[in-house]
Order: sequence, then structure tokens, then C-alpha cells
Amino acid sequence: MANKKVIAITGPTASGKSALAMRLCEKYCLEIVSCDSMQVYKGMDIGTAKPTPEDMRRVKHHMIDIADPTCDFSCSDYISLASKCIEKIHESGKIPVICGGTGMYFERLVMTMPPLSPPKDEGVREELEKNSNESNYETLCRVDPISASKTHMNNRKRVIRALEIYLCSGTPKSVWDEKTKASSPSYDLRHVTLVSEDREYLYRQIDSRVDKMLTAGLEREVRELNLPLSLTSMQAIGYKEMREYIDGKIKFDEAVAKIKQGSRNYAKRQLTWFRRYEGAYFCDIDRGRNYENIVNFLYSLVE
RNA sequence: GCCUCUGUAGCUCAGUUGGUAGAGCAGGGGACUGAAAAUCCCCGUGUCGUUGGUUCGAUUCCGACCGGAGGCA
Repeated sequence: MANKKVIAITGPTASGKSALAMRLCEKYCLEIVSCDSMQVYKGMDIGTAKPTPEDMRRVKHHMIDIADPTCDFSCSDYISLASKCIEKIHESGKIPVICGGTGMYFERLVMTMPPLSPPKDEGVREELEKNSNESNYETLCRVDPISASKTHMNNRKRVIRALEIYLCSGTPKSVWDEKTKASSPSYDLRHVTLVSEDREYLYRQIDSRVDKMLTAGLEREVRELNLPLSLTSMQAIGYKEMREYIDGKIKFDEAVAKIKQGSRNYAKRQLTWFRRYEGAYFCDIDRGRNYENIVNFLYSLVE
């Protein structure tokens, strides 16, 4: 059976992914599968640069507004839901267009890995949180030396996750990893990733987009959500800083500066993530001058 | 006008009892398998304000000058 075609548009924040996906989908009547860890949450619209209601009327979007921001939504949840969306779109004879900047979600989705390893266990995590980095890492070295060798001791979250997997299943994380690797990709993937050789340009785009979010009412949005910083959803850039401002911990100008800074740092990490896909088509946005070329290239991928 | 403090990496500042310097942030690179907009790792040569002097040797001590902050008049 021939693999089914999937088009993907990835890249750093503010590089123009969504607009390109819209152009493509409108022309060929395709559907977008958002690949964004924060656009899944309801009510988080301005700060996540979510597609507008008008956009969503014109083109069918999936994986947006599917979770409550008070809930934990994980990568695994994303994979199970998004892969079903892709399946349905294929059944209707269309090509899904994955669009977004969450590298890990993207990676696991296109590799169609079912969530194999055990889910998180708050109790186990709580226990492990009590230990020092050294002691947790020491345990991991004993129990799963392969994972230990790939994880830095200071990376608390990862060390704890690896231990959690072992403690909950009795099988080391590295063994689970091997199993998931064995499940081969089943899509005919056309992956376009946007890059900006001119980093300064990208950073300016980001700064001005943050200003637009502020004008559009980011502060009001965060006030209305009125959620604690401890939630995963409130760790989103723009939300955590506004929360701190609203709580009187920092000044408004400081919050704005931190949002811009955080977004720039995030874009850099995204660039690092997506740069490593050797099979991807890298398109330099070239200060926006390359836009029509990229559009035409995307069109060519459909045929 | 006088007195005191101050001038070190793009920014904020350490430091050298005289042997040409190091943190945080920014910036760059990287990792990433149920928190991922999260988390973590690696990368620091800069006329140590300018200019004289003392010294084997000055960014460090002394003088003058040029910036900046404060105090007294």
C-alpha cells in the first residue's frame, strides 16, 4: 500500500507558517492540522497567535481549541488525537497540511508513534522531586545507563521522566525508545521548513508581533483567564509574563521586554530543532521577499 | 569652584595585596520519545576611559586630562 501524502510547514514563530498554510489550503481545498502545544487550549487566542474565526471558517483547522487550559495536555494526547485527524482527512480524499512550530509534537506525529511508554504518575514524580539531581541521576545510571548517557544530570525533568518510566513499568526508557523507533513512518511526507538567514529580521518580526498582541488585548485575555502560573498552559510565553505583571511582581515594561526576549530565544530553539531534518525543504523567508516563491513551491507539492 | 565616588565583554557588574582578567544577561551552537512556548548542555581577547610617571613589569600605585554620579558652596 502506497504511503499517503502529508504536507508539513514548520519553522520558528513569526516566520509566516500559518499564512502560507492558508494560501495552500484555500487553493486546493485542504485542511490544516495545527502542530502547536499552546493553540490546543481554549481561550488562549491572542498570545498564541491562533488563527482567527474568519480563518477557521475559510479553512478547516484541526487540533485547535480542543483542551481546557486548566487541564494538562501532553504530547501523547496530541499524537493520539492528531493522528486520527490525519486519518480522517485522508479518508475524505484530501491531503492534510500539518502546520506549526512545536518540534517534539511534529516529530512524534509524523513518525506515527503510538504512545507506548507508561503515562506520568504524579505520586512517583512527587517522590523523585524530593531527591537531589545527583541522587536521581545516580539511580538512573544504575537502572538505565543508556538513557543516563543521553541525559544531562541537571536536566531534572528528563531524569525524573526516565526514572518514572522504569519505576512504573519495570522496563527502562531506552527499551521503550527502541520499540517506538521500530515503528516506521508511514506517510509520504513533504516537509517545508521556514528559516531566516537574516536572524535580525526574524527578531524584528517577533518584536513587532508581540506589540500587536499587546494592542489586541493580551493583558485582558490573561486577566480573564485568571489562571495560576503552575498550569502547563500558563507556562506559555506571553501568559506567564503577563501573569507576573498582573500579580504585581514585575512592571508592565519589564513584562513586555521579557515576552519579546522569551519569544526570540524560543525561535532560536525552534530553528535548532527543525534544522536537523535532512529530508526537509528549507525555505529562507528572505525578509518576506521570497513569499510568492514559497507559495508556488507549496502548490507544486500538491500535484 | 572645591570635595567624594566612578569609568573593566553588546548590557549590568566582580576582580587583580602590581605578573595583561570573570560572572549573570544578551548573542551563537547543540540536545530533545507523555511538562516541550517546557527543560537542559557547550562557547568569554576585552586598546581593563585617555595620557604621562614610578616599576624589571601597571588594568591594579601616583599625577594630569576627558566622561558619568553625588555632596559642599
